[in-house]
Amino acid sequence: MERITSIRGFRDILPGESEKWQFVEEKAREIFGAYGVREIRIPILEKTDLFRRGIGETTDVVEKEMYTFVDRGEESLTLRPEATASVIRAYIEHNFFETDPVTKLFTIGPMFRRERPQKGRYRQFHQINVEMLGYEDPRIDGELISMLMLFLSELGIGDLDLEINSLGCADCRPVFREEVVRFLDHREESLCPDCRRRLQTNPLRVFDCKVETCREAVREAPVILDSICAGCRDHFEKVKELLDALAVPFRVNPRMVRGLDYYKRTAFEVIGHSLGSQNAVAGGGRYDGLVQELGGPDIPGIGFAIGFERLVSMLPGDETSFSSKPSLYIATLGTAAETFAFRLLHDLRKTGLQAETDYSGKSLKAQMKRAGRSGAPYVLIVGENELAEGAVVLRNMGAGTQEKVAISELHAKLKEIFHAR
RNA sequence: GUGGGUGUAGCUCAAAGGUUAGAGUGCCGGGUUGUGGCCCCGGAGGCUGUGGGUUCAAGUCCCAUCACUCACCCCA
Repeated sequence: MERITSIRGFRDILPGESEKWQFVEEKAREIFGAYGVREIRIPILEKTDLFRRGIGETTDVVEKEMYTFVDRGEESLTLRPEATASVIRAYIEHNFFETDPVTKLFTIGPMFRRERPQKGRYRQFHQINVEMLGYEDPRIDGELISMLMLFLSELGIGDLDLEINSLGCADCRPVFREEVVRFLDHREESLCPDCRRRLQTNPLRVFDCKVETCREAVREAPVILDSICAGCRDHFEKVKELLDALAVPFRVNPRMVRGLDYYKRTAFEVIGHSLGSQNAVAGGGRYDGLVQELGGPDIPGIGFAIGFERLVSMLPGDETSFSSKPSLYIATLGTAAETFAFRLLHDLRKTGLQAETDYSGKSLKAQMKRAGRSGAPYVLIVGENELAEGAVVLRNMGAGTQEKVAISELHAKLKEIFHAR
C-alpha cells in the first residue's frame, strides 16, 4: 500500500520533544499567573474578514499567506495566521471591557501561514500569545516586556537581544510615512524591485531591507524617532526608563518595523542568535485602535507572540534530560508469574509509578537485557520458584545489588523506594 | 513565489560507470557474564524517492518530477 505522508510544512511533535513543549507550557502558566494573565482558548477558524480588517489588507500575511476557503458555498473562512485578532474578537464579543477595566489574556496554539518552509518556519507553527488591554500608561508596556524577558530567562534561554522602537501613532505615523515616500521617490532608481513595490504598499518596510543599495538609499532618510509626535516621544522615553529601572537590557533599533498594520507606538522584538535566518523568537507591540477597528470601544492594548518551535529549539539541555524511563521493570518466568505481574503492574500504576513488563513471552535473559537497555533503575524478578517461596527478587541496577522481598511487603517496599502515593 | 544543496536498510552514512549495493547503530535470536547495560556469534531488514533518457553496462551521467533542506522573501 502506498503511504500517505504529512502535508508540506506540517510536522509531528514526537515523544522526546513533546516533553519540552509541556515544560514550556507549565512555565508559561506559572509566570503569567503571577502577573494576573489568564488563559483564553479560542477557535483556529475565523471569518476571513476578521484578519483582513485586523491585520491589514496590504500585509504579506493577508495578501498571500492565508489558508482561506469557502465553507460549503456559505462564507469565507480562514485558518488563523496569528492570534491577536481572534483574542480581540473574543474580548469584544464577550464584553470584557464592561466588567474588567483591565484584561490580561494568554493563549497557546497553532497558527497557519502558507510560506515556503525552512529552519524555524513551518506552515503550521505554534505561538504563545499575551495581550494586555485597558491601559495606555507606559508602565503596562514595561510590565509586559519585562514579563516576557523573565519568562525566557526562567526557561534557561540565553544569548538573546531585546530590540525596541516606536512606530508612532495614528496622528504622526501618516505624516512620517509621507516624508519617507517623498524621500525615497527621488531614489527609486537605487531601490531593489521588492522595495519599489513596497514604496506603494508599505514604504516603512524599505527600512529593514537587506539589499545593500537599499540600505545606502535609506541611510540619510528621516528617522521615525525624530518625527513622532510629542505624546509618542514621551511614551517611548518612559518605556525606556522603566526597562532601565527593572534592569532589563535592550537596544533601540530605529529601523525596526512590523509587518502587521495594527502596531502603534511601542514595538519590540527578541532576537535569538542561535536560530539561523529566522531569528526572531518573540515580537510584539502596542495596538491602540485595534479594538475599535474591530467594532469595539476605543481601548488601548499591547501584546506579544512567542514562536513556540523557535523557543523549544533554544532550550538548554539534551534530549535525555526530558526523556522518560520506567522506574521499575518486571521480568517474569512462567504463566503464574505473568498473571501475578499483570495484576501487580495495575496496582503499581494506580499509585503513579511508571512500571513496565513484557507480554511477548521472551526468555528471562531477553527480558533482563531489555530491562537493562530501558534504563529502569530497578528490576523485579518473578519466577515460579519465587512465587512458591512467597518472595520476589528486587534488583537495584545501579548498585548491582539485589534482595528478596516478601510478597506481602512488596507494596510497602516499593512505596518506600519510589515515594509513590 | 525565486534560487542553491541533498535523496541508498528504521536511524547516521559508504560504494572512480563494471560480479550478488556495504558498514556502524537499532531490532530479533544465541553465546559469555554473579539471571543485567560490556564483549563475541548469527539473523531479519533495500524496486538506491519516482518516471524517462544515454550506454554493452547506471546507486553513479543527463532530463523531468516529487520530497526534504538551507537561503531570499516574510515573520514569531
